Amino acid sequence: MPARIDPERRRELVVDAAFRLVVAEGMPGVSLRKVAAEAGLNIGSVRHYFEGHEDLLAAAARESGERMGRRLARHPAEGLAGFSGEFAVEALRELVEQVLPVDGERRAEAVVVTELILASRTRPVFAPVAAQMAADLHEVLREALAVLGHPGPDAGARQISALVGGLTLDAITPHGALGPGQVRETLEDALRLLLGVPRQS
Amino acid sequence: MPARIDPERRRELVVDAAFRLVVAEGMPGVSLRKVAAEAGLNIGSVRHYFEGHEDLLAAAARESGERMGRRLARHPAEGLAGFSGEFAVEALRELVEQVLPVDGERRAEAVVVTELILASRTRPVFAPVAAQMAADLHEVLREALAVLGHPGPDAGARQISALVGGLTLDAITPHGALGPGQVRETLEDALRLLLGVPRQS
DNA sequence: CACCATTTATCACACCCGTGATACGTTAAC
DNA sequence: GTTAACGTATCACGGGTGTGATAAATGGTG
Repeated sequence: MPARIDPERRRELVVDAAFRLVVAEGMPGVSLRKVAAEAGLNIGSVRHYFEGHEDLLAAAARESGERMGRRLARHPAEGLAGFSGEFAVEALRELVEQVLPVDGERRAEAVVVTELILASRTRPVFAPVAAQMAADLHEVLREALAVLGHPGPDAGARQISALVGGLTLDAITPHGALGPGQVRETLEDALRLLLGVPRQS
Repeated sequence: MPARIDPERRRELVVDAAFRLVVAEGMPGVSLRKVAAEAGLNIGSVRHYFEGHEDLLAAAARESGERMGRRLARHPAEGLAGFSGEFAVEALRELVEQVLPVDGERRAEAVVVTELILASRTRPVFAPVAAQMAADLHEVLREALAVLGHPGPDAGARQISALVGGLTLDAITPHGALGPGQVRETLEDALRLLLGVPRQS
């Protein structure tokens, strides 16, 4: 059966299985045996591509961070140049929604990222990735606000970052009360306030 | 040795030990054996006061929710009546800071609450408490904004709720970049925007 | 075909977990 | 003093985990 498999593909397949487990059972649900079962592999195979448990988690964290980086890079801050008023709000909203759980795919990624961030509090493996993701988000937001001519883009970026974290936490949790619609709405309200663009009535 | 112990005191002692473990190792670190050791008791004693693992977690969650409720009840919304401008911002800030990790005690409680909320995504035991806490916070904020004459207190409360969640998540995590000072500052900025009170320069 | 490296598959070990059952000592009431 | 309830302390079981070591099977290469 060892049909000259591409090791990178295999690793991706395993990491994806780990993601599914995080979504389904949370970070503690990610065990080597469960990951192997979820990926349709034997535990021996998984351990052939990953040194051990810690290594797998580190790889998954790295992948998660890269996905978030890719999402953020998709809408570079320079693209916001020249926008103002209603258009600025809309453009900024689209940027921020890249990392909010407004659809299935983004929801799954948001779950993984949030579990990772909280776990980074007690598991050193996750700390670097968590810090990098926070820094990346802050930087993108800061640049975007600067391009839009916002005074104090640093403080503004901190506000939006906090809002993103809170909205995500509320949306992925079964408080239930916060669906994608209300997430969008709350985000838009905050951005309007921040950019000084009154709501269109 | 069974010197007629007050069962309630014992249960509190055990739950406190569970809290310390959540802070130190996260939710998965709360095992019966570790809790017993942390409380300075034998596992048999712990199991004498709690049906089992699930029961202990439920009790801890309940206690956590009640503590948050007490914190919120300490500054009732009616106390904000008549405030406006700078005073309104200050009063609202004090209220919200009750549930933010701005000192050691509140930080520990915030850690427990956040771990609980995220865990509620996959553990039904926590769901009711998590939902209740979110509802309580929203209600207090809504009333406060209503008393302060804010138009759309519901939407405003959602914004502050999200901000609280995000600030907490960032502050208890070793992103490090967000100390109590910046938490206060970011909160104040957001409240000023929300209440329409420009920053005193 | 034979050979070797890669891949897959198992086994065994030690550890931690929750839980049921049970024994032991202490305390209070009768 | 006797008795019953309470609190404490252990034992054993089954299950899950990470990990080390090792065997088996396969595919390409010489």
